Amino acid sequence: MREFLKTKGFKMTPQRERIFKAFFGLGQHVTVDELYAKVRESDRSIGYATVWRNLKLICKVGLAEEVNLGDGVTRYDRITREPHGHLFCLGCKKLIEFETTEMVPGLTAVASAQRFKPEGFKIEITGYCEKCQSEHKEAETPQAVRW
Amino acid sequence: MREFLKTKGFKMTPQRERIFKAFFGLGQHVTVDELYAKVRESDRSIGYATVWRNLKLICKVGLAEEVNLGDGVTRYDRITREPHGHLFCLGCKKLIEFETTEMVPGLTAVASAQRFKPEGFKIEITGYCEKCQSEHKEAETPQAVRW
DNA sequence: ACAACCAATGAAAACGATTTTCACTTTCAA
DNA sequence: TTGAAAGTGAAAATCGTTTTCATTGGTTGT
Ligand SMILES: [Mn+2]
Ligand SMILES: [Mn+2]
Ligand SMILES: [Zn+2]
Ligand SMILES: [Zn+2]
Repeated sequence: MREFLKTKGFKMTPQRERIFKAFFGLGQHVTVDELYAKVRESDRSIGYATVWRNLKLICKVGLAEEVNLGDGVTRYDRITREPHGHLFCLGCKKLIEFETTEMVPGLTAVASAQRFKPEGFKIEITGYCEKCQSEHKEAETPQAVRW
Repeated sequence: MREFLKTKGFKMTPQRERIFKAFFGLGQHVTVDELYAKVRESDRSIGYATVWRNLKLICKVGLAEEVNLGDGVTRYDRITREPHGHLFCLGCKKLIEFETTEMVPGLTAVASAQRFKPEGFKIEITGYCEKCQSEHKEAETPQAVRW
């Protein structure tokens, strides 16, 4: 880990080590607040900005990526061997992952058809998980209107 | 328009009419600031909050939806007859749309396999458009490392 | 071991888009 | 016409994110 960072041009510090370990110890889709809370369990002196900066660093060195679900909070997701999409529950905010390996070639084709150089693909399904469906009132499907 | 809103339980006002007209007059992917600026061209007295609230209303009645690309600004996109995805240029922030009709059945299947009730699908490709590719320095592809 | 350089840290402040508050006005159904 | 409810505008509040700045400490070369 120290070696890896060195090759990328970054230093190792005690705080950084704690933060990295805690990040990979937590599951997927970690928020700054969650990681900050976790790290503080073992070291009360680590600052929020340091956690934030190291989360950014983890992304910069290619070990994670930001996930934005539109709920105003950025999550940090470990990069997985296979690309995946997310089912995002609007009720409880739970995230379920699903494989998207077979969709990528199609998307790559779309991109190249536009001379677009893709850096990342995002496939998300928002809705309600099984648990939250009962509590969710059905909004009537609106028809497209024009005036 | 007035009738449509009435059936939804909302009132019509001069400001609302201007805002709705301006929204549908602008293209796709409108930001609050853009719409605010547009509306102010014809009426300097309309407030920012009113524009914002009406954009939310347009979504609530099912005529548009929020689009979050992770650049910190919410865009409002008219709902189209066919579902579509976005190519989002990280350089110039340009958005290119593409048809996703044929991907939806697959995603629906994924959702139902998880007993998940889908409300919306989001398919995005981030990267660099043709114009921005030259200016963009290539970041070396990082290999997944574990420690 | 020491020095020097510069990245990293922590607290606090700044930022900026979004959302709410509040006093006042307007719409619309009865 | 009139009252209740919804809508408006300015301003302030929110809140996650990002930056600033003084200080600490890791790394490298001597
Ligand atoms: Mn994930
Ligand atoms: Mn669109
Ligand atoms: Zn749920
Ligand atoms: Zn571009």
